[in-house]
Amino acid sequence: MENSNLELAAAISEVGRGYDIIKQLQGLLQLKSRKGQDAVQMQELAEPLFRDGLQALNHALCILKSGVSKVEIKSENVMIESGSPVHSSGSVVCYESDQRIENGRGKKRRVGGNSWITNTTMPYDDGYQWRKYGDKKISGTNFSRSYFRCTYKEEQGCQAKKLVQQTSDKLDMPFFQVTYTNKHTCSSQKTRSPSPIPQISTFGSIELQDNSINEKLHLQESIPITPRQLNQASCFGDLNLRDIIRSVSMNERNCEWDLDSLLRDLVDFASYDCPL
DNA sequence: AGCCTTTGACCAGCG
DNA sequence: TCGCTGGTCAAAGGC
Repeated sequence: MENSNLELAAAISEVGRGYDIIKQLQGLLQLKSRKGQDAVQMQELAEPLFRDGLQALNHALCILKSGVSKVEIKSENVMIESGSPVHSSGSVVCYESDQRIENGRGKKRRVGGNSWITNTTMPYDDGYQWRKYGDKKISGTNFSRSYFRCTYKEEQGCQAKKLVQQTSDKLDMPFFQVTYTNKHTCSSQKTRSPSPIPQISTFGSIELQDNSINEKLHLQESIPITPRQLNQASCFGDLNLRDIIRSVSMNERNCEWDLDSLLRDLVDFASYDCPL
């Protein structure tokens, strides 16, 4: 009972943080419309806010649906088992120690350190710089698995790793499972240069860039959908909060973003009674 | 020149 | 113990 109260307090705190960040974004966008800030400047300012806001809301969902107060589970030698997550927040699945992940042939994989999994329509920009160190065709699947480690592993000893596995090739919405292992201990967040060509780890910034880049990367415009639809989908593990922002930023780019309706939709999203 | 991805080889865990 | 598989290493080449 005491734990529930603590978890609720933690969730409220995270939602409050998300609210504050959205208000900052609102101010930023109003500034943009008044002063005509250019897209690159806008992107640089908005990206960290988007990221922090998503993180706060993801944490809150994780807490509310599971009772676990942190997305990251502290443990050594985490084992992950498909189908038995401790909980799911729609976009984030958290695992405790002694869990395993199973491949298509029944083999179980041990993952060292703190691990958590997100499902996404693209291996989005998480604000960190990654270096790809491997790529493996996984038996029983049609897709290869890509292995990334933090760019600052040598310099700063950061042990963070990321594993990207495409799980669906639906033309309108390819789907990826992203497994993170170990927390970042480096200070790499948002230190990349504002290159117009996104790297593999920077898909999340594509929305504000030109269409030709999207075409080169075979990325597709997401269909604008309401937060209610998104939350329903999120509850069934089909979409995540980042997709909301993606959808929102698409509309914003097309000059269709109405701040009042966005805030109304976010309130609607937050109050929707998830069937799970 | 430096950093990146690609890719084949190697190693360790698991059945 | 052995074979299969996933995870990592490191050389090579590209940008």
